[in-house]
Amino acid sequence: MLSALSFNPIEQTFYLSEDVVELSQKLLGKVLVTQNTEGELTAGIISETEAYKGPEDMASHAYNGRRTPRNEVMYAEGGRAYVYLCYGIHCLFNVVTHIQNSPHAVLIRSVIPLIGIEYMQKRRKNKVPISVGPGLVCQAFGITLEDNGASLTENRIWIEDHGIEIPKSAIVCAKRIGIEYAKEHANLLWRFILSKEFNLTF
DNA sequence: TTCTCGATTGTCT
DNA sequence: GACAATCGAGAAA
Repeated sequence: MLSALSFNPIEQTFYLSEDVVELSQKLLGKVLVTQNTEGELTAGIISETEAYKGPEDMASHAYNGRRTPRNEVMYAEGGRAYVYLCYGIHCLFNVVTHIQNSPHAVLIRSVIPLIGIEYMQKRRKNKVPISVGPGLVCQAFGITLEDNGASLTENRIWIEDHGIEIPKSAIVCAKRIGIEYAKEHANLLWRFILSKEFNLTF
């Protein structure tokens, strides 16, 4: 399906949507691609996302308008990478969305590897799974804190649309992970997962 | 300046 | 199922 991958990122306007919950679902089936300085190309289908809706979402780093050096990039115009360190160990990769000063973001939790699997395995030291879990996605794709703020329309980290249609019936909604502190917002079904059945069609 | 704890993962039992 | 690893952001003082 992706035998000939060219640099063809989704245009930035895609990320300017005001509805981060809807955009989180639209990102399912899209293809995440990274390329490091050695020219190692890795790509895979986004299969799990979480929506974080800016100031009104207690689970978001930007809740109640909080603005710090760490989350500054969330306030940028949509179409950038927000990468931060969690638990002192793992990098987590988010897609910044909506317009400037509206700090919405989509956490990429899981990716189905397609291209450059040997590089992913090398970076993961041959451990499995390769890219199920937000910290592992960053390991497999070589995303680090240095990539925080990177534009998703440049040739380091980008997302492509390969016309994979995801029917609503193939999207499983669930509670977001690890945000019990967010009280009532922890119960929002803002995690979106490609159903197992659909995965098998790749 | 100090303290707490996290949008997680891997290992051990 | 339990828990250690690990470090910086954010809050409190």
